[in-house]
Amino acid sequence: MKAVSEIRTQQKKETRGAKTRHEILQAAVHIASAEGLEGLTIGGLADELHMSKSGLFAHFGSKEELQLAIVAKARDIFVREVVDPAFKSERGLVRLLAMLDAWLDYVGRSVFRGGCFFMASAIEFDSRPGQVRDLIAELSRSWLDAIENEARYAQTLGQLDSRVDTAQLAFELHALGHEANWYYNIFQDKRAFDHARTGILDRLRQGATPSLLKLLGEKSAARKTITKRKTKRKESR
Amino acid sequence: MKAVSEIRTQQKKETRGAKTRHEILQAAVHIASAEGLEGLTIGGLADELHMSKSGLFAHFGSKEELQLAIVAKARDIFVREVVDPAFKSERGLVRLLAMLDAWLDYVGRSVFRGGCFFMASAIEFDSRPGQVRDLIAELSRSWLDAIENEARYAQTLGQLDSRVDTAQLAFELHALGHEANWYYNIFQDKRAFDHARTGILDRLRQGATPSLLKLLGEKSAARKTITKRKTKRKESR
DNA sequence: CCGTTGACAGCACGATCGTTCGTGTAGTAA
DNA sequence: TTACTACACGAACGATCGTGCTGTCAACGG
Repeated sequence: MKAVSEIRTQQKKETRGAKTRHEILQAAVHIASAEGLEGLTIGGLADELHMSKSGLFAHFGSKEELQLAIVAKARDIFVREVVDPAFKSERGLVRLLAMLDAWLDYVGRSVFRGGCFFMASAIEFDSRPGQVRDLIAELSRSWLDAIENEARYAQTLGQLDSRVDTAQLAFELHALGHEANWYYNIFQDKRAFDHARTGILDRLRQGATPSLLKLLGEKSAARKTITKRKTKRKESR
Repeated sequence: MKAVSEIRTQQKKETRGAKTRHEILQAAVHIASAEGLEGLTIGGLADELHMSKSGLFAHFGSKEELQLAIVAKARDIFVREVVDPAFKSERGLVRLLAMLDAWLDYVGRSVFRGGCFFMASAIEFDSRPGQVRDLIAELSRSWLDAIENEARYAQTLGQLDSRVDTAQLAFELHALGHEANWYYNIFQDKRAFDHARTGILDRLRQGATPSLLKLLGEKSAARKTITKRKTKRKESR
């Protein structure tokens, strides 16, 4: 069991413990997304990683600490998989679309076994006061705000009618993303994403300025390709 | 041949045990909506009802049976609180609006402690195969279909443009309801319902025929009152 | 080369999990 | 009365929960 990697681990200072910790969280985050943060068990997690309960437990001081670490890890993954790619697009409408697209893509690729981690854990903890709930609420708020902010920025660029209520728009776009996650995971039906993408483009077209319409012209051409692709594997998974 | 009296007494006997069973489920359904169907504990439930674990357990034969009974009970409540009231309205656009309104109202009144029972349990069980999951999926499908059916009926009445994709419309309306539930429960913010109602009316206006616009004229007048009322207690709960 | 330290295992704890079983009791049927 | 049934209870099962305490072994600084 004690691997050859002993030599390699000398490279970094805090390696051994931190590496294990990362491995624990990597596994934990996926189990938690499927079984829930409360349903996740320290014993079960230890078994999956071929370690002892106590050895694993020592890395965190309590189950709540473990849960907080898991949520933080999930945020990192979300940032890596959704936020970072989308933020490579130029600001404004283009980035807003990229964000929503990356979000749907992350749900569709099942980056987490149980669908979008934050939707699941938000619902699990919404009537369970404590630090975990607060952290989840904060992160959920951030994502919602990020959507609204980008919509507002698109307004300053003249891509979106300035009379559009961006809070309302963000609510609706976010709703479509959530519904896609819910629909896909309970019905195992990829058409969820077609519906969501259709709805998103529709929402944006409503607040269109000429400048936006030009942008959407390109985008809807791109969308047709996507829709066609999805239609082929309609019943999958 | 069984005598009539025998049947009657049998019914009476059923009534006694059945009454307890109903009381159990009544309490169980609320706990489950907050703690989850898996988080619900037979011992805890028994304590709350001041009965013994074994006495309670005897009414079901396993935890899964209890969970199935809870879901069925939740459906009954949903029908009583949402479906029945809405189905008093005349068919078509009016009933569709009544359904969505009753749904939002049921969420806002916290008929279940943990928000909409079916959204929570769908997400809890979506990666947990078994009878419970199947039942939840079936009931979720029913509600979604009911929305779509009513939209289609509104088309036959000429209230909704016949070119509207009713599956898409149902997806979006359902998404707004779900988002309201999610938003309200994680942020404790009643503005969720304003956003949802605004979105719903907007969605319907998009597919409007002259006949629909006439109907919406009345409805949006009614809505202003609601919105004003809600605004006053914006920060509540 | 020795001593300190950090990462883990082993073991055990009290509590609680779902479940089983034998028993008591109240109410009905004969 | 007697016999039977529906219903609820208490005790106990093995398993597993989260959480401590103690020991061990490898790595590292002096």
